[in-house]
Amino acid sequence: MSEPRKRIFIVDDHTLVREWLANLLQQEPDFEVCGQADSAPAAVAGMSAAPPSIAIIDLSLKTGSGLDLIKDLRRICPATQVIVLSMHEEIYFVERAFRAGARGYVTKRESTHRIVEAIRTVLAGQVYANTETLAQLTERMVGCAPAKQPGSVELLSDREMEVFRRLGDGHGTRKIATEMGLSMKTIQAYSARIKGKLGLANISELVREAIRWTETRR
Amino acid sequence: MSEPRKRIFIVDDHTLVREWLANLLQQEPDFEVCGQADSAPAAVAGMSAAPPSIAIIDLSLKTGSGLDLIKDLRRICPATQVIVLSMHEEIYFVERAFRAGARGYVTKRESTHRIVEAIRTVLAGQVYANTETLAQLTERMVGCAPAKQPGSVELLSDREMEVFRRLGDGHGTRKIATEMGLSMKTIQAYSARIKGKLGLANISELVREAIRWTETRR
DNA sequence: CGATTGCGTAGGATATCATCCTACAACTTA
DNA sequence: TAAGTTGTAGGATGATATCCTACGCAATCG
Repeated sequence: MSEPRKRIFIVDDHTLVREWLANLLQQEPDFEVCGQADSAPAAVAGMSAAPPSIAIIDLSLKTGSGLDLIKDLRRICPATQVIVLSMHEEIYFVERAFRAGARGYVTKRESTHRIVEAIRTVLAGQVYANTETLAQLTERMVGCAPAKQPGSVELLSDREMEVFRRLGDGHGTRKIATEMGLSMKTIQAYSARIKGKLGLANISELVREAIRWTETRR
Repeated sequence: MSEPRKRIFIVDDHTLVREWLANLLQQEPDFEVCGQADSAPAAVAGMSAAPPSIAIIDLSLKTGSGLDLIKDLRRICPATQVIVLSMHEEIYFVERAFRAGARGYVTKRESTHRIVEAIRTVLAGQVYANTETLAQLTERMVGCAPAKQPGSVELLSDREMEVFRRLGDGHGTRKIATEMGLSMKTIQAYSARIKGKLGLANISELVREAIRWTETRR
């Protein structure tokens, strides 16, 4: 009698990706696709009864957030290891995925055998991502030392938070400076510190993050 | 001697999708995948020598614009029929695709057999899209006074839309210019026009709107 | 059919910003 | 008490944003 097959669950809202993945993985003798879902709720429903070994999750779900799904899964079925399959290559997304608890990250631009590779690597207890990505990640960790809850909005001081909020309202540096009765330089200094704390590379990312944050609490 | 197989060319920057499609189509006895590309220039290069019967094109290419590619193809190989395979379900994109000269539109959310269906339909000389989409399209043609309200993304030209979308992905001016192979000045000019059409005061607001727009359709 | 308008593309000049450094006092915390 | 955090900001120097202008081409309007 052989080893039981490793059970894999697929979450992606592109039917074609699911179909192809399922097909591909089913061909591996030791893998078994035990379910699929196209939304976060459906994924939780499908996995909580019988947790799979691996969950392959797309970050950009139409219904619900892939990141939140990952966090939820860590609670619901801690034994399940998550591999992210995303269309985003920006380190920004990779970092968030890993922080949320993913163990692997593969891009849709990469060849499919990468997924199989990722699954085997993660099953073997290691994390997986392509070399450049790993290097980039390492670099940012080296860059900032603090190991508290890095990248969290909680780290921001009151003033920084204030600026962050206003950025999320779509205001520019000058406007914020005026509103708060401070020098632009001060706002810029805050922006720099916020970027540091949240691990963002430039203003574009800062603004995007601020807007997202603002949007999600409304 | 049997009929020659219908030659199909695939353009998508997600390797995963290309592999899947190629595999799927190759299994049809009368289809033959004659080439693939992950960017607009590569697609033109690959198709101009020996025009295929069908080109399957993703709208959101990283390098170059899918819409432009369709327009170019109409000139370069008029005999080739274009089917769009997009992740966008919004009618804006569908409409633009058909106007650019596409004959079919399939979403990545739809099941894979739809593509085969689309190819056969288009080869038979008809246009293809799912029923709801066709109905929506019809409706806007019928409601001939297309309530193009000021301040709506519908006002944006194809290029402007492209820039808007990329802004919503959090990309900056320089990056977008590079991706689209244009001068920064051009992107700035587009940004200015978009701001005008949408009634936005400055880049901060533009970016916020673009991100919101992007977020809400995911 | 000429005139006007929209679109894609981009250069120039200037005003504004973003970034990188540095600084410093008040306060917190190890 | 030395070291780190926070609030505040100046200087220098790239990088961007804004405002204008322009030009070919295609479509649409009289």
